[in-house]
Amino acid sequence: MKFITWNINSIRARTEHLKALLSEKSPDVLCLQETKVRDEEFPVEIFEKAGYYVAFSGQKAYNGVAIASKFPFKGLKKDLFDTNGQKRTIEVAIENVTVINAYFPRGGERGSEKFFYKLEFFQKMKDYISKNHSVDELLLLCGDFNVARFENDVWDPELLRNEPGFMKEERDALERLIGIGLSDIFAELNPAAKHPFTWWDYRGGAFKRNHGMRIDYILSSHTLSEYAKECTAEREWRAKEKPSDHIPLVANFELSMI
DNA sequence: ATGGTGGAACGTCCA
Repeated sequence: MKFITWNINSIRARTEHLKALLSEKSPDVLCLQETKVRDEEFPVEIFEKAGYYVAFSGQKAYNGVAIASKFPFKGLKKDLFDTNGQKRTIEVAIENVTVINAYFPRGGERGSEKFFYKLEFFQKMKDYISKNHSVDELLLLCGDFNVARFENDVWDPELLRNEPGFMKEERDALERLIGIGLSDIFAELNPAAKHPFTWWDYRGGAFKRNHGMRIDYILSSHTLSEYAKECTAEREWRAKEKPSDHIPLVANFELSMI
């Protein structure tokens, strides 16, 4: 099973990139974040033409998540827990695999309302999974977590120590979530990768300077991570014309769905 | 503390 997660930063602004990703990479499952489109305007036809089923939960201008799959969904849930009306979570079952796709809040400076909203979101996700699932199931939690895990996951740990995305409180929240029995597939399979970033700010020539962060993850339950063979961050997608500020993260599992 | 760029939607928020 080939699995991709990508913060597309507007599905309508990235239509051509999306089509190219589907045809070139041909993932079995694709999770998207920041689709930024209402459900009634979601471009279902792109997926149908490419041979995918698709489920989505969006809103006007901000947030929005979607999951596309070559296999039909056996279950579908939106808004897994209270997020003040923001469309940030969606879950499907594909055969015997549960896929949770989430767009975690970016947060804000320490002590701000957004900072606490972000920390609460991590706690709620952890509680939701503990209550509704088990890490003994085949479970994938993926998306844009807006937190870098290790020092090697940011371009300048000292400079960013008190910035959103690398504060101790945020990293602790991510670690607690992973600690329920999930495995950070990219880190597990690429222990020697130097600065394996998944996001670069549009501002200040950040990509050219390689001022990035690893904030997108594919987390799998221990039962599923046994099958993980390969995980790659597709950096060239940030160098394209009109790119998203995030790149696709690809994971291959030696597991056939049918 | 501010500014840098991009998307949505058309003034200003969000990232």
